[in-house]
Amino acid sequence: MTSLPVVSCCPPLGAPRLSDDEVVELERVFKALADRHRVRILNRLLSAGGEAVCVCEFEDMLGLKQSTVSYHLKQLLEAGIVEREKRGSFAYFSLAEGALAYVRGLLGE
Amino acid sequence: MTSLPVVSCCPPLGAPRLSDDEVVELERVFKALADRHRVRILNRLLSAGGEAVCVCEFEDMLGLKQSTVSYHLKQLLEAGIVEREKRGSFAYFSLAEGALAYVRGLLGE
DNA sequence: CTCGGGTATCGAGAAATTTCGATGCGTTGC
DNA sequence: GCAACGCATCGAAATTTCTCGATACCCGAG
Repeated sequence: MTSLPVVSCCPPLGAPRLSDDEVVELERVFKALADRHRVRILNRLLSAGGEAVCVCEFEDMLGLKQSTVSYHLKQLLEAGIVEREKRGSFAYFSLAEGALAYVRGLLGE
Repeated sequence: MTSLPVVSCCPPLGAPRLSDDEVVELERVFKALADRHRVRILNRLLSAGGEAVCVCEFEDMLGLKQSTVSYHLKQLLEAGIVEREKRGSFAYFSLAEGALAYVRGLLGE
């Protein structure tokens, strides 16, 4: 899967008329947010204030199996909303710089 | 289906810790946006500058059957993003006041 | 190098979403 | 009244997403 230039600007929803590519890009980003477990993950990352959070913590928090947590993190990763960092054999995740601001930008103003 | 208090404030993604209800509400709103046809509908409504748009126009624009268009409009309606208005036997849709600002509010700041 | 723990990926089943045709409902016009 | 039109709703089929167990991968410890 292609990694997204998250902070690159902006096919905003309010543009005169969106191209097919822009529509698909918007769909992609919103799809990544459209799941309760992923919303919880983002909430956790936001309240971490930019600190990276270990995968094992999400596993406890969500009550899902490890492979399922990995699946959700991949969704967020491929949407460019989240970044992965390895520390030893552990994986830590954090919000991508400006990712949420980017999404806000998509929604107009 | 319950109609949503769209403009009522705000279980923001960045809140210390979201309740179950807040998580589900966020999921609901993002799910409503997470489809290319619905993105196009919103784009059309936004470029209409607050004017209501007839259902028949979406039918042409999306290249979908009438019942499918109706389905997508219902998704947006139930998420509180869009409003319906009858004019004779026609149905017109427009953006709900402040709906997109509300979604932006969910995303932090 | 080998072992063990933490993650990622794969394949398959379960669940949710999307699509359409058929049908029903309400309004317009005859 | 009746016929035609626009839209909503109702199944049912097709597609997509989510979930899990099994397995592969990678890294640090010994």
